[in-house]
Order: sequence, then structure tokens, then C-alpha cells
Amino acid sequence: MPRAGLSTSAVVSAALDVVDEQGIGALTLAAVAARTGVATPSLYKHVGNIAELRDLVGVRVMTEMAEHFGDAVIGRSGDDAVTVLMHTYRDYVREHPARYAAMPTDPLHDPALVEAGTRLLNVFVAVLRGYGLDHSAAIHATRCLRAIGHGFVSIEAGGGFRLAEDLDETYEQLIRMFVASLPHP
Amino acid sequence: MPRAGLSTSAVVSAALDVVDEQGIGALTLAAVAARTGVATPSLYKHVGNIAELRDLVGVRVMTEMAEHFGDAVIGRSGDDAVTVLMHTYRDYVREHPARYAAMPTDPLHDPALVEAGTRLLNVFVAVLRGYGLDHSAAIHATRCLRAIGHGFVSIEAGGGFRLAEDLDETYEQLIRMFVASLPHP
DNA sequence: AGTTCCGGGCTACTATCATTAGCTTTTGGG
DNA sequence: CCCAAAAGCTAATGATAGTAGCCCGGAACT
Repeated sequence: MPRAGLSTSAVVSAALDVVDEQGIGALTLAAVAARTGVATPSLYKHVGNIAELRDLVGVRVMTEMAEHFGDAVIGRSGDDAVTVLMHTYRDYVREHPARYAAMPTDPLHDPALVEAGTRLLNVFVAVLRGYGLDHSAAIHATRCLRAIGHGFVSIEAGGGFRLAEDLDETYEQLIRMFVASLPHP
Repeated sequence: MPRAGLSTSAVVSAALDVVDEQGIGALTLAAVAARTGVATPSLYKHVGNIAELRDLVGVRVMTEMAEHFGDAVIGRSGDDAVTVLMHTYRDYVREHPARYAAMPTDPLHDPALVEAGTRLLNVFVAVLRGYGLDHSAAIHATRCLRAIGHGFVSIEAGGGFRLAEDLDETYEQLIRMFVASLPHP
């Protein structure tokens, strides 16, 4: 019988499929093995253990987000860039809620995780370039933007906003609130 | 030999201790059983299964937060109430990061969860009373406040802000940003 | 073409955990 | 004092992570 022809990358892709289809809680080596048509122990040839697989999934998701967001804001600047970044962020999470939940919430121990996280962070930093913020102010503003985006988007993805009121409007209001706090010439 | 004298509430308390000491990932029936000095299957006399135990822990945490936050803002109003609520929120999560992570992030299926969630939400609603917001505006503002608080606090608890810049200042800035968006006479 | 050898996949096994079944015993109310 | 319900226990099952060690497919090299 022919081989499955797996690789670490293929295993991570299968893991992402499992996450997308059945949620982060269903990400087990058994599920990934079933999906790749291989016995569970065979996966250990490609990933060290399940914690490492989760890290690799996290890296993949963060890298994907960084690229996607970067593409969206390229060629834009100022309020336009901020607004587009936030909308792209929200749209991504609505399309892939489970994937977003697969991002690590604890300190990034693995260097690869740090690297991917930095790339993602840099999109937020870049979008605030051009407002003339000094080093310290830029850091605070970046943190605010992250907090606002992550807060809204994670509550929304978890079904945390339960009233009928239009969510688009709430999000616009948040963005306006942030933009208004930035210096404008 | 005497009985352990457990109860559902005592089991939940032990579960909270496990969470506080070893993190949400260590919350297993085995760990709770060890801590209460009982065999694992005995716990089923008090909780239906581990998913129910997690829900009960979530309810306990949300109830505790609602009470704690409510106490903090009582007798206050306006910007003062908002500011105190946000600081109390942040302080709570810094003191009990694992407990905060034990709050459910998915839709609140259990009615008890909904009830506790509503009590917690009501503190946020209450703090915005007095700004003269109409029904719809109050909902949007409440959502913004939740998003800002949850976003910052969960990133901080996860060690997500890694630069040396003062976090207190970032948080103040976020609060100011929100307060500035509210109508002031 | 034949041979080698390494890596990828497999089976078998262990340990931990959730959960069920069914037995024993404490204990509080008649 | 008795007895039934509640609370605990042991034993067993099934899922999952992880380890050890075997085997074979196929590329590389004569």
C-alpha cells in the first residue's frame, strides 16, 4: 500500500481543518490522524507532541492573519488604514471563529510563536505610523487598538453580544472612538 | 471512617482552588477528587459530568465578579463609576488570572450561566446610567465598555503586552478614550 | 538492475482521565 | 432501633497521549 506522504505542514493543515470543522476542543491527535488516514502514533514522526501541534497551529493562524491584514492595509494610511485593518480583523474572525480561538492566549514560549506574533503586531504598528506619535505614544496607541479589536471580536465570536442591536454600528463606534483619540492635523 | 461531607458547592470551591493553583488546563475530575480526599467517581454524586463542573465554575466566577464590581461602584456615578469599574475589573483579573480564563467563551447554554452573565452585564449597564443615553445608545456604549475591558485585561493576563512601557498608562488612556466618547453636560 | 539504508508508517503497550455499574455504609428521620 | 436515601467505594470500559520497537517503500548509489 502506498504511503500517506505526510509532512509537518500537512499535519498542521489537517489540524486546521479539524479546528475549522469541529472547534478547537476537537483538536486531538486522534482526529488529525483519522483525517490524514494514518494511525495516531505515526503523527509523532512529524510533530513532537500535541502541545507542539497546538503551537504550530497558532503560528499558522497568526502568520495567515498577518499576511491577510497586511494585504488589506497596503497602500493605505491614516484613518483609512486603521478602519480597514479593524474591519478586516473582524471579518477574518467571523469567517474563522474557531481558528481565532486556536491562537495561544498564554505567553509565547516558542520562538516561532514570538516571530509570528511580532509579524502580526507589526501590522498594527504600521497602521499607526504617520500620525506623528513618538515612540512611547505609538506603543500605547498600538496596545489600545489591539485591545479594542481583540475585545470586540472575541466577544462577538463567542456569541457574547446577545441583544438585537446592530453590531456593525457598535464596532463603528469603537473605531471612531479610537480614531478620535489620535492626533489629527 | 467518616464521610467527606461534600456538596456541589464544595466541589465547585475545590475546582476553583485547582484552577487558581494550576491553571484552567489542570481542571480535571481527578484533580478535584484528590483535593477533596475522595475517589473520582464519588464526584458524580454532586456534579453531572466535567462539562457541568466547568459551567458551575463559570457561574461562580461570574457571580463573584458581579458582586465584587457591584460593591466597588455602589454610591458612585458618571466618570467616577466608569473609572472605578474598569480598575476593579483589571485588578480582579490580575489577582485571579486563571479564574478569569475559566469564564466560558462560548454561548451561554445553561440558564444559570445566562443568569450570572446577566448580573455581571448589569453592572456595566448601571455604570452608564446617568449619561442620558437612550436605549440603543446605552447598548452600544455597554458593548464598547465590555470590549475595551475584556480586550485589555485578557491580553494583559495572557502576557500579551511585552514591551516595557507602563501598562497603567495604556489602560488610563483607554478609559479616557471611552469616557470622552460619552455625552457630558 | 541490484543493494543499501533511512525515514515514515504500523502494531503493541502503558498511563491518565471520564464515565458507568453496582455494592457498601453512613446517617438522619420515623 | 430501623431503614431508606444519600454518599462513598471498587471495578471495569473507552478515549486519548505518548513510547518502543518492527517493517517496508523508495530514493540513492553503485
